[in-house]
Amino acid sequence: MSRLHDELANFSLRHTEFSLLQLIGANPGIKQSEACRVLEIQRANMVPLVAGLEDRGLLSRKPIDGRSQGISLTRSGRALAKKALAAVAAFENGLINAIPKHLQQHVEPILLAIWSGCAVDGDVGTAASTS
Amino acid sequence: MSRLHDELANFSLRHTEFSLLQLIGANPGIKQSEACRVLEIQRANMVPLVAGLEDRGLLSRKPIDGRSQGISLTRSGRALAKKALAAVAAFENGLINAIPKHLQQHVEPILLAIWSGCAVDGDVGTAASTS
DNA sequence: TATTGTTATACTCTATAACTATA
DNA sequence: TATAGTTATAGAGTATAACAATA
Repeated sequence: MSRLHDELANFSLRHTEFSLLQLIGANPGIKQSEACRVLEIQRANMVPLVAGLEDRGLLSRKPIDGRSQGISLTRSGRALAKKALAAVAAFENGLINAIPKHLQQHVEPILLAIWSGCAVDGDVGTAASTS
Repeated sequence: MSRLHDELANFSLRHTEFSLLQLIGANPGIKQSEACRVLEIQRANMVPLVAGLEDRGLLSRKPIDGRSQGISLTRSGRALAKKALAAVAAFENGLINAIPKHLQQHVEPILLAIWSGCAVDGDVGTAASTS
């Protein structure tokens, strides 16, 4: 987590901001409240998060109805989200490559087994595709 | 991490406090500054940590020389450290048991490979036995 | 001069309560 | 009445700077 934090710092992103950008990128127009539920972030904490990314020109808000607002990535938001995702993917590949070849195939099944064991109560799912 | 946090909350311990208790238990009389280096905690942040555990009667301090103090677990500190460790071990066993039997043997080699890949720069080691 | 413990301080993350306005 | 967004606030976790006492 510490090294991932450093990777994201290269893009001036905290890990929560990264997650939010990826979620919005995969779900343009998503409501703040939906993003809160998916990422398990309190509504109150989403406000400065979205405001910060908006101030940086990475996302924009458009009213859906009188109380809801849909958030989408701007052009530069999409560009940053793409670059950051590539960096995170490279980081993860580095981790995988540190594992002996014959064990690499077992990583995903093991992680999925632990994950499903953990998700007994809350259950979040893959979080990327919220229709 | 979230579930482990909840496990430790049953003993009114934060995960940093748990780690410190285990470290002291394995290294009675360790200096605060040594504990800081092993656990990678700032000296300034160790002060309220140790004070809190001392106020709860879990550890005691004895002067080594004019400026250093050795910290050790009290009787109740050892008892709590033991119970908390058992709970954490049980928690970890639960995670392992969620993994299909034929994959369980690969978990430790995979984790060690990732760990040694991560420890390229800082390197902390097992942190339990600091001679 | 370097180390140990300490104080003060600040920033981030997270959590709760309460408010406004809308559905 | 429930929901969406907001504000204020409080508690942890963590970081730096500075200080006194000691090695």
